[in-house]
This record gives sequence, structure tokens and C-alpha cells, in this order.
Amino acid sequence: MTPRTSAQGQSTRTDSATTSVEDYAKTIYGLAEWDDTAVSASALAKTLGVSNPSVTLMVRKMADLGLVDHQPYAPIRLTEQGRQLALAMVRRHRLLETWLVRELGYGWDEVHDEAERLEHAVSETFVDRLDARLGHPRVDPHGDPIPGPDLSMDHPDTELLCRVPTSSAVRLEQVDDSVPDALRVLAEQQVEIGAQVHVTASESGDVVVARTDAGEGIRLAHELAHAMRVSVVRSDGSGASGPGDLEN
Amino acid sequence: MTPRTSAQGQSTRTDSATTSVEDYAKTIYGLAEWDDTAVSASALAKTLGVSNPSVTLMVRKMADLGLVDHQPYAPIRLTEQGRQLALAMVRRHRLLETWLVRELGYGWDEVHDEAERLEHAVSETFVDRLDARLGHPRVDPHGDPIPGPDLSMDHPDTELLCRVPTSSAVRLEQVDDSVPDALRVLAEQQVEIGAQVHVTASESGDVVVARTDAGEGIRLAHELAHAMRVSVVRSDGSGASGPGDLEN
DNA sequence: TTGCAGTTTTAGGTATGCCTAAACCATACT
DNA sequence: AGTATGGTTTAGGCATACCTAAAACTGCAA
Ligand SMILES: [Mn+2]
Ligand SMILES: [Mn+2]
Ligand SMILES: [Mn+2]
Ligand SMILES: [Mn+2]
Repeated sequence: MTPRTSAQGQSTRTDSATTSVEDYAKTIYGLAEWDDTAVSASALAKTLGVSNPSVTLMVRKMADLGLVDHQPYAPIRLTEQGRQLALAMVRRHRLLETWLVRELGYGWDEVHDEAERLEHAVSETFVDRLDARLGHPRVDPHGDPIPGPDLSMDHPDTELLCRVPTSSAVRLEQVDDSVPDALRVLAEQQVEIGAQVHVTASESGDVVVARTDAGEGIRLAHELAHAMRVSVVRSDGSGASGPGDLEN
Repeated sequence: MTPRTSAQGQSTRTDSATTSVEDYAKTIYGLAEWDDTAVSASALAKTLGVSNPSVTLMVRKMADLGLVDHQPYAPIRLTEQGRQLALAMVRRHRLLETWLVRELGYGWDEVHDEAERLEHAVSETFVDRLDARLGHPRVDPHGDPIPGPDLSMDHPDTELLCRVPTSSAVRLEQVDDSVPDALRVLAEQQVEIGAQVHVTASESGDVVVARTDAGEGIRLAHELAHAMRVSVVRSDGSGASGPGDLEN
């Protein structure tokens, strides 16, 4: 449980890392952060909102910089150096989000875009001082672990809510911060990170969840349930492994 | 004294304002903020650290955007729209500096570069929330006035320290935040904004200043005295209008 | 008044990062 | 095996924001 990933070596943010390079590295990392999928050029393109050829070019450049391993038509993988750059960016992003929520009165559905820009503008010094001011938080407002100064972090193993079997008791651990609809629904229903809920039923790919205390059922579109990760508290063995993951 | 400049009209940060455009507008404004000089292309180029031709091109572009008035070989002037963009950037910059000093433990000589990058990355919402959190400060750590949400500000009329007549009593009002040497010297000597000092002598373009309480004299290279602005408390009429301003 | 020095603009070129359209390759299916 | 499909790369361009070198202008000074 919660294997401790670690990355030694020092801050890899060389000057050759432009904003774009930083975003690519972070996105490559993010696409395989929870499930260890191979990262394809088109997935990258879709996530980054650029065309496929743009990705090809950028990946070539990042290979030259030693940030990714890539041969034609093969999946894209970060080198150790690239992974460190990505983790440094993840650290920035999550610390900034934590600060925006804790001290600037932002809602957890508002912070992602702001952090997305700020993460490229702050200095290493800034990040360290912010980290200290916040008391070295280990988790961001969305339940995502924050890498420490040495880029190590606790990496909980959680499951997508939409893949959990029906009639399980689960605890909400993480919500994808780039899906504001999911964040807003949860805020409206006052379900927070750490809340324990019951997966009661699912129809047509949607997931219905009940709060343990109040019996109210909340219907989550599959798309939203796909943006939430949970840890299973009790798996009611009644079988029926939930809705198949009818991916996109 | 302290005439209240004001600018109505709303936030002018259209999407067409790139980081470069923002910096140009801010710099054009800054070059004439205290003395109402005509802004030349070469002054802009020197301040921005770019070549003269780059300035010509950018100024043309900003004229197309309606941010500056400019005809060939004439000085460069901001339009009302350009002035509002500039003031919006000044507001960001000075609020960010204030925050960095007050809440993140930065020294006043460290904040300029950080703010210089952050000012382009924060949203209007961010600025307003930061402003509220800081209690709507009207002056930044270097003594520079902070434009309000409506972009109006108190604009003190101060003089360059290097142009004050010898044997005057003056109060330190502002220090150019982009001259860290000046900031460090003052920090070392524990002279803060608002401190009252005595201009005792000047030789070879340098300026010597004594703290009113402790009699210690501080020699400031002309370059540093040029980065400080003061208000004259008592002008000892003994004449001799100080060192001529042997500009560059 | 003419010339010259310094400033400003034009001309031509580089680097980054994106695009569309067309060629290419690997794989999966008949 | 043969071919269709779709993901990937190449080819050719565009926009921004710089640069140096050369031409053009201004304004002051002999
Ligand atoms: Mn985020
Ligand atoms: Mn987050
Ligand atoms: Mn500053
Ligand atoms: Mn300042």
C-alpha cells in the first residue's frame, strides 16, 4: 500500500525546459500516473489540445534533450531526467493549488487553470518557501499526493470509481482536478475527500452512490465517475463487477 | 501634493496582450512615470534588453492594437487604452511584490524578478483576491504606489536623491526596485522607506547621506543615489544645488 | 547651408511552436 | 496472405518575437 516512489538526483529544470516542454513532460507523466499505460502520441495530442504532428515534433525535440525515449511508431516514455522534470512540475502545480484553496479562498474547482499557468512562472526558491509556509503538505485539495523537495511521494493505489463493483463501501480519495464538473457536483453534494460512500447501483454506465450517513443517492454520469478514484473499504462479494469500463 | 491620477474604463487586458506587449506597455509607462520625459525607441530597447529594430516592430504592432500613438521618428506615447494596460500590469507587479515580502519572507531586493514573471501568469480574479487578502495596500515594499482596482493611485511627487541640494533634510520615499544593489545597501544600513536622512556632502558625483539619529555617514555611488527618490523636509538654503546630474 | 553623427526604420534571417494535407507504417480482419 | 483502418510521421506553412546589417532620416554644428 502506498508504495513510496522516489527520485534522487537534483532539480532538473534546466533552462532548455520551455513552458511547452514542461507541459509535455507533466502530461506524459500524468497519463500514466495511476494506471501504467503506454503513452501514445495521439493521447498526448488530445490531452494537450494540439495536433498529432505537433506532438511528433516536440517529442523528437525532447528526445534530443534527453527527456524521453522514443523511436518511430513506438510508445513515448520519460527518461529518468524527464521523470524528474515532470515530478518537479507536479510538485509546483499541487503546491500552488493547495495555496490557492487554503489562503486565497479559491474553490477546488477553480484552482487548476490558475495553477496551470503559475507553475511555469515561479522560481525554485518560491516553491520551497511556499512549501514551508503551507507546512509541507503531502496531499493537494483534490487528494493527489505532492512530491517532496526530493521529488519522492506517497502514491496511494486507488481505483476508478466507475470500475468498482456494485454494493461496495468505498472512501473517496482523489478527484481529477481537470474535470470541474466532477468537482462541482461533489461540492454541491458536500462530499469531500475522505468521505465514505456506498456504491448502490449503476445503470447505463452511470454510477449511483449513496452517502453513508445521509441516505441520499447521487447519480454520477459515467464520465464523472471516471474522474474519481476511491479506495475500497468493503467489497460486498455479491459479484457483478460493476459496469464494464465502456471507455471513450 | 500627491495628485490623484485616475483612469476610468475597465480592465483592458484583452487577449491580444501577449507577455511581450504587456512588458512593452509597462516599460513605456515606467520610463515616464516620475519625470514626464518623451520615450524614445532606444531607451525602450535598452530597458527591455532588446535591439532597436525589435522595438520598431513591436511599437508598430502596438499601434495597430491601439495601445500606442506613434509616427515614424517621433517619440512613443501610450494611448488611454495602453495606459490602462500598463497600469493594470503595474498593479499586478506591485501587489505581487507586497505579497512576496509580507507573506513569503522575501527580502525587498529579491522580489522584483519573481514578480516580473508572475505578473503575466495571474488572472484578474487572482489579483483582486490577493489585493483583498493584503488589505488593499496603497504602497509596495519599495515605496511605489499601487493602483487600485479602478487603476487610480496616489502619485507622490518626489525627487531623485542625486538631484537634491547639499545639506537638505529629506525623507526616503522610493527606491527603484530593479536596482538590487541600492536595495541591499539600504537594507545593510537599516535605512527603510520613510527614514529621515541628511544629505551632508557629495564628491565626484557620489552622494553622502547621514541618518538623523545615528551620525554615521553613508556614501552612495551616483548610480545608486539615482535609484532613490526622496521628499525634501528642509532645504538648507546654503545654495550649491548638489551634484549636477551627470547622466549617461 | 551643408555635412555628419546618431537615431530610427527597412531588409533579410533565426528559433519556437503551432497548423493542415499528404505520405507512411503496423496491425487487425477477412 | 491481402487489404482496409487508423495511428504516426513528413512536407510545407504561419505567427510571434527576436537578431544583424544596411538604408534612411533628423537635427545639430561647422
Ligand atoms: Mn490541477
Ligand atoms: Mn490537483
Ligand atoms: Mn518591481
Ligand atoms: Mn516595487
